[in-house]
Amino acid sequence: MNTPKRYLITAALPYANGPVHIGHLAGVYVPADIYARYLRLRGRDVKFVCGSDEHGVAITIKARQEEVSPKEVVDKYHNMIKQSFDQFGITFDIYSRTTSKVHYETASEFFKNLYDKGLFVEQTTEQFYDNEAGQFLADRYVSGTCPNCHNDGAYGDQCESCGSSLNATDLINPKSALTGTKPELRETRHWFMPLDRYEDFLRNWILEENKDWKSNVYGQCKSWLDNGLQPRSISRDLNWGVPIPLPDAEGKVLYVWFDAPIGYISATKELTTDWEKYWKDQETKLVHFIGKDNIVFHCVIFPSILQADGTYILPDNVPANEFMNLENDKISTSRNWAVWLHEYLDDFPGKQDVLRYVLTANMPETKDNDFTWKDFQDRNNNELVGILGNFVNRAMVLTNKYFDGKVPQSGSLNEEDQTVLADIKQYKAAIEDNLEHFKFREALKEMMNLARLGNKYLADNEPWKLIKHDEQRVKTILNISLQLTANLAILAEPFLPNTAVALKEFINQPDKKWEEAGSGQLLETGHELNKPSLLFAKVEDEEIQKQLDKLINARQKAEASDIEPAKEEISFDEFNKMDIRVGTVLEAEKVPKTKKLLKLTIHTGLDKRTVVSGIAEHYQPEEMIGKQVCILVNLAPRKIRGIESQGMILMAENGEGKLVSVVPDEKFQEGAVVR
RNA sequence: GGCGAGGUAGCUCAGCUGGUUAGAGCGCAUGAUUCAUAAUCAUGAGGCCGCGGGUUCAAGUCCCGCUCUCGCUACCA
Repeated sequence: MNTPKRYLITAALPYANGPVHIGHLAGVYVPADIYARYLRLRGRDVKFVCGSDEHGVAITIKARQEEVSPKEVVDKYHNMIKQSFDQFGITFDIYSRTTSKVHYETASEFFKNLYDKGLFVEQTTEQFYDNEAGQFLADRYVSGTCPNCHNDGAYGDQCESCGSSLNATDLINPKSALTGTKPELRETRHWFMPLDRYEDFLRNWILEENKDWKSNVYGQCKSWLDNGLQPRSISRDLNWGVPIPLPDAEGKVLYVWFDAPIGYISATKELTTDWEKYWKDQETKLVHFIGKDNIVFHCVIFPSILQADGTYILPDNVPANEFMNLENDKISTSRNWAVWLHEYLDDFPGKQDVLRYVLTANMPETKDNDFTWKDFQDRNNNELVGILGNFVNRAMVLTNKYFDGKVPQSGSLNEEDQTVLADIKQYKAAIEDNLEHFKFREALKEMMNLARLGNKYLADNEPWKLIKHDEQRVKTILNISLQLTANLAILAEPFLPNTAVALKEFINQPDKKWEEAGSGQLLETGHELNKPSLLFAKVEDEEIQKQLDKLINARQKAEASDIEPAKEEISFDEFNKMDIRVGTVLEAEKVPKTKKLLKLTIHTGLDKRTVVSGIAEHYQPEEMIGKQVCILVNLAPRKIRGIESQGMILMAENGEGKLVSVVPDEKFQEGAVVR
């Protein structure tokens, strides 16, 4: 493979509705930063761009909840994220945002350009518009009378009474679910990206030309392509986002997935007037670092957009990672099960490298991985302190003790000395090879092997014994140990940048290039070293316990506040409309070809009837048989998977979506009324 | 259910186009050692390579079926 002339590295834009956590770091930002630092050290031309993704419905909802403007929401998180990345040492050349002026211009131009070339499919439909709320209504937000069965409570997408699927415009007496007012019909236009037209191109480009992509990425793409691509809408009726740059398109913005990836381009534009070299020259290598949830956008959709434009290059690789779990449980923002970067930085000041190390060593490169605080402690104490910190300290302390902190002169080299020096070269080559292929875990391991080698070398040669009768030999041993340390100062930098700075300070040698590593002559004889301090401190049990307690507390708090808000008050009459009875399950079986559905036959006291219920993930069919339940018997029947469901079983649901049946306290007569 | 990715030592993972006694780090056991933050070094124990078939002189590695985990997707009055 030829060395590319220049690199453009992108890291997924964090969504500005919350702070960044270790899952984001392990999946995207740490590997991207290691890669970027490594390439810079090698003197390559690199631009590393990122920024906040600040549009989309989720942000408008969050803003409404917190009773602030969307702009205030994104300002808050953008600044927070930017600052924590900065403190953590992620070396973006620019961290921009999709609300920047340049981005608005870039994204509009991009749209306009494709629009002018006639590459979008335009569709005008009539949709209901709520004047009071000032927005278009999705079908399910409209209710009215069903044109088929004249049931009053039909929704815009479906009538639950007769089961027929509807368009909102079919309803008689439509009402807005938001305000209860009568919506008016307005024409609305939307633009679609006809992805199906790019299938051949994508098939060839990914499946033929990029067989070397990671298997998880390649497989996902193949899956999408084999299932056939559909046109995707790139516009939305919303007032928060990049406006569609066309006349009569008020209230329409670019849909986030069109908007966000273009943010990479905008950020590059803001960074340099030379931006076109990085986006349009075939000799640039473009690499997207993302998490697995983003594969389709970066491998299928964005490349189609770039291809449609025709002047842009395509990504050379998309090394998506899987997910990081936390203490055997999925990281979850809503359940507050996460280690937040800004909190880590507060709790462990000066320990950026420790987190970088642990996240790299456990990076979810091939499958989901688990972060535990115990592992964090073990890796810090055993590997960073015990192996790396310890070796450096030994070499430095011995030199200070015997040779007054000056690099001693090496004598003739024996076989072992030569092997060690040759190994340094080999490890360097292995680190490079692994980094070039996005194998960060392995690369880190090779770097640590260098320190292991040093410890072994010292243990085998025992300079503290030799000093009594063979000073010349000790000089050689320590010279080599120090050369090894100097190599570590260079080779550790992509992974542990702060440690590398400290090491360079110890050996009093600030500026060495990556290419110089592998040499046994980095330090000249007589070169004066500085006094070392400890590179890493032990992490005590109490600190770990504190973090574990913090996690549990945070989750409990989140769960407590996660309780659904109270619904509107209703009258007794309204309540009384519901006919809930005690029933007994007679038969239960799984609905074939579904994951969640059970078909139940229930004795209600009034009759025996069939109910289809989405509980199969919580109850086995056999444990339902004979069980008593509460059943809403006067609910309009509805066909589910071809089976008519005549009622609904009452279930309690918690914040995690777990279901528990609501049953009478003791065995009770079927048909008994619940009220 | 469909599709994708995984299932290899107690834990986290390597094992490329099939080839001698299946590897690494951590953990564990034993020993050595004291320059070093009781750190380090050596040795060792520990694996029906998810299960069952098949192809082959030869399979963790290829093919078929099954099973479990994760993700996307459909179903969730």
